[in-house]
Amino acid sequence: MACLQLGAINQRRLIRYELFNRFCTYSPELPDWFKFPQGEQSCVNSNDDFVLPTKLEFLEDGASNRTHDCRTDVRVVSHDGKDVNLDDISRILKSKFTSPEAVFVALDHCSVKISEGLVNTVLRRFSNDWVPAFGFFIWADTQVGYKHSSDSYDVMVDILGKSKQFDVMWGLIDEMVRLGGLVSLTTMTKVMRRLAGACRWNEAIKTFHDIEQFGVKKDTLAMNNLLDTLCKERSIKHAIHVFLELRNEIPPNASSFNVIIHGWCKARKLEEAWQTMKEMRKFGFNPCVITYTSLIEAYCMEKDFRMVDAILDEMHTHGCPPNIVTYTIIMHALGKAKETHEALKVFDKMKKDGCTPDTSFYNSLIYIVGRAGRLCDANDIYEEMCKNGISPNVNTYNTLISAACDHSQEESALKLLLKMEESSCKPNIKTYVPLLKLCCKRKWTKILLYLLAHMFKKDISLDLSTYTLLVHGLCQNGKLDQASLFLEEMVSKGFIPKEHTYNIMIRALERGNMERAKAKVQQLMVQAQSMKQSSHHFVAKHQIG
DNA sequence: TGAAGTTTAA
Repeated sequence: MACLQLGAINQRRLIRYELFNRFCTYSPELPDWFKFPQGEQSCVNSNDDFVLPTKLEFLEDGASNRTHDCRTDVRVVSHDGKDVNLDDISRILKSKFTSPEAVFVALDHCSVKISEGLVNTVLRRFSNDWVPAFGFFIWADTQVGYKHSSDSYDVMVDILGKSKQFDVMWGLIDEMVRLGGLVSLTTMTKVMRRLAGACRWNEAIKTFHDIEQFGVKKDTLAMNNLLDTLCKERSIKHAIHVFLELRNEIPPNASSFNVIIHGWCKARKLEEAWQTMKEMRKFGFNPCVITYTSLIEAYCMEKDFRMVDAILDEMHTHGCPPNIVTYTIIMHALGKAKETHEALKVFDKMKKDGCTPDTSFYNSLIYIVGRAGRLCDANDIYEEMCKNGISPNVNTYNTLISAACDHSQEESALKLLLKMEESSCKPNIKTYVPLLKLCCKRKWTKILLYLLAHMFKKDISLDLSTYTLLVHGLCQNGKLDQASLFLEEMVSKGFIPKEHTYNIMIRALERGNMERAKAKVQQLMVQAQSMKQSSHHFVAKHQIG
């Protein structure tokens, strides 16, 4: 059976190889400032991650070592000094598995020294790909001398919840309870958040009511987590219901009220927000900066800046001065409302209050200025914050990159990615989104593929919206082969393409009279629907521990 | 990600 599997993998490998070659030959408009490696060798010796990957990097698809040649062997040595085992395992996990069980089988012959760091990195890399993640997770636990930490369990629970594999997730939780000492409030909060995120609000609430069964205290903190989840996942209604119901059983604190007020504000129900604030006082809690700031944010959304000023006055008279968060919100809202000048005046007002800017404030400032097309100013602000000892973070770079992309400064956008590496700032998925969009728009296939490989190296896993972006973008530019490849890949990871995505793909294929490809896509959609149901019985069969 | 703010749309 193992042989059969390998045969299939090699065949896929071949198909991929052909496609990749075709992509490479027709990407005409590659900008000449972008340095490409001259031969395959040039990417081997470099400490610079910023070279195009070899062809083989994209072909690495299977568990087989038989096709290894000297070039693949070089890849096993990682540039960033990470455990070599990590790359080996990743390569195996990248094959398309239909169940965690198959992953388990594929890993069976490996003998690798497992560590918590390795586990967590693999989970991060495959955090949007629950089948390999879970197969690996179970396999790792069976390795001699290794037991998962409670943190790793929590990460796994979160991955399953994110991919809506709730049956599997509950199976894992049961296992954690059985093993003892593994379930914490963090675990159960993740469960509640993921349930609420999938619009299963009642199940989230039920989880809270049953929380003591899992050995977690049913206290104010746990309640606040539930309330916050319900508000953030857009159901203030459920939050209020729970709040009123639980009030006598569990004493609320000031945070409970702030969570609810914030919920009302986000839902733009200002009357109710003020009402809750009154009740907060009745309960003996004074509104604080957070309370007022939530309200200010709501008025900013309404662009009611006079009301914003009124609240600011009220804050001062109540001896509760605004802080950097408050000012950031106001400045950002003014900037978004195209009142750039007013926005910049906030800076002065802030200084008068003795409030010093922090990273988020500068990020916001960069965003506003960048949006107005003042990229040089954006750069100056970046320099200024560095000089003032406020260190830029991922969001700073993401904002700068996004602004550069929006204004067709692709060279500086890619250079910023380099700068991030230099300052060892770890990119996240949002770093790449504007760059990927740009590549689609400009038909830069090589750079696109390069970026995707780069993302993988940085343990960033593609999510539904990124796949959607790629399919849309590539269809728009007639790169239908690649678009369908990504569609296939997303389905294989258990994502169900949106109807809109499907329509775009089909229409594009029809325009190109590509009947065969169209049939393939239609079949893929059927497969996507049926994948939803499968693979649910794994945990029951495979006991961990 | 999580008691408030910063990257997000034709």
